[in-house]
Amino acid sequence: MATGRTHRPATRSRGIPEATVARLPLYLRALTALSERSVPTVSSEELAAAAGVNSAKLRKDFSYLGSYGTRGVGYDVEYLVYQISRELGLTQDWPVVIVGIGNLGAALANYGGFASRGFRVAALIDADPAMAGKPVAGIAVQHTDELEKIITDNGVSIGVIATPAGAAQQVCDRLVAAGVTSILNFAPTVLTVPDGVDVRKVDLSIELQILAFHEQRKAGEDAGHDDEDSDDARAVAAREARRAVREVREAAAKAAPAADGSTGASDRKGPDGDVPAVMPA
Amino acid sequence: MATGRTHRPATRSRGIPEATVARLPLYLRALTALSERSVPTVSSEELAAAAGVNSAKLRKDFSYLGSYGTRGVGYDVEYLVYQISRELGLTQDWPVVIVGIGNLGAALANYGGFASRGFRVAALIDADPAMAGKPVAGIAVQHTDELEKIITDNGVSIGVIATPAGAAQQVCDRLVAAGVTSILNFAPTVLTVPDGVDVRKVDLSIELQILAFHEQRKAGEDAGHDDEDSDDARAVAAREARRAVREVREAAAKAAPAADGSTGASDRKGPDGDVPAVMPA
DNA sequence: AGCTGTGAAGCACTTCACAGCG
DNA sequence: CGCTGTGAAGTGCTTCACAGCT
Repeated sequence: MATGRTHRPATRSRGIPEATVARLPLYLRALTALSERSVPTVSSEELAAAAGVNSAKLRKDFSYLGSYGTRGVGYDVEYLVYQISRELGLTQDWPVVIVGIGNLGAALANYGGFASRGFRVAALIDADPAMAGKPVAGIAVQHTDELEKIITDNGVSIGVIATPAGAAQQVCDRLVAAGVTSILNFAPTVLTVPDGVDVRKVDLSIELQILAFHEQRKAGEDAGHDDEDSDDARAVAAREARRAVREVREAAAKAAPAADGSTGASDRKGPDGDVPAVMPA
Repeated sequence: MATGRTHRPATRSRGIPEATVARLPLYLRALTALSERSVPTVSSEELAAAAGVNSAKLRKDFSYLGSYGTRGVGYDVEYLVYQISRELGLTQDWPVVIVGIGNLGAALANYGGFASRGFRVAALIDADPAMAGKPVAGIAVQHTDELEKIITDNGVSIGVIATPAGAAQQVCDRLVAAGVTSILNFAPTVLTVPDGVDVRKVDLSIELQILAFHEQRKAGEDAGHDDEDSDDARAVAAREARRAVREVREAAAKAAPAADGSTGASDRKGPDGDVPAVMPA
């Protein structure tokens, strides 16, 4: 999930399961909230509820960090906050740069959650010369030319890419060449990085598409076919459809002479592609 | 992963593995790019490379949809685009509302990827009366009072929450009551929803924290201890540390009389909490 | 008596490797 | 002969259920 390609082949990275790491920030947030309300201890049950997971999972997760609870009582909130922060590496502060100060980049720069957990926005970088010097979230935007110098001078190892898709790989390459080893990518592209560099991707439209899938399925349940096992029904239907499908396809192949770019729509309207040409059912 | 709590207990939702569904949008994007370059067919190997996965996984994923390839040749790009779009429910268009038009909400409204794949921004909603009527991304912002009416009139079933954390649950409840059954949540809170409602969460600071964890680990590898199995070493260390840890903790418990809110920092600086109070090592 | 910590069982996804079709 | 489609093996995560502290 992390590295764009050739992700470390299960080498030395044992220790804490990736799935657990992904939940630690969740626990941390819940614990911080409890801490602010001066709650001294929590049971796995309570904390799990606050974090939106089940308690067995939470206890298992914590067991990878060590035995930080007290049997018969629960977990000391303050202490656990510290332990998780330390495990996540949030007791040091990480300078990050944000590249691409469009709508999204600005939103990120203004996002309180960054500053609040060991992250410090070291610089905002944009390719547009007109942006240079403008303050966003109280920080003056710098031009891309300065990228390498900024990385080096500030010892930045984490970069956030919020550029259009077309610029992302190039920015990524420059970040990596300058010494960045972790990248959070908001551009809708697959980034290729050398071994040892981590990439995490956040993709707004993908999340929506996944929701649409489930939404569609819900609608289908209420409407058409009644209660039969949609399990096998689905598989069978798919298999049965192959023949028919192949026929349709051949017909379509003859009818549609392979789209060329001449629809005149491939301008520059956004980071994403256009509406896919859809074939007739 | 989806529902905030009590996620459907493996009822009727068999058919396509969730992991596969999550990758379909990725394939779709890669295919769309190929389609725009008028590439007629791809092999699983090529497409997998473009999508950043391995080819066996891709073929397995496609096998859940049916047999849409041609042995010895590969997949017909246009045809596959259509099939995946259909499977994801993108051949119909989904009206969505975005609630909370701050920096992030505006960024989302302007995001090209929404409109480009079957999603249509039906309305932008904000609680600030001063925002009402202002155009963002060409759409006039409406006040929260109108929420229920907007949902109903437009037949909206997908909602995006980009409000501060404090308002999220309340907004969520109203959306659900009005008929929304899928929610994309950008606020850093765990949302509780009734059964049958899907929630997906995108959390910027969590992604960064996960990166920080790996980053820290990289640094640790180069520096301190040499090549020994950090696998067992870690477990042993953790276990050994328990005694010591417990002592420290008791000492700390006596020293620090449980934090109250009096650090004067819990103002209203962002949607997230503040820096967690950290105990001495 | 209560709640944590954890082996063991169960489940889901990934990867392998090859039969089978075009 | 090449590439898909897929059983079977492998891996990692989740859930169960209870032993063991406090």
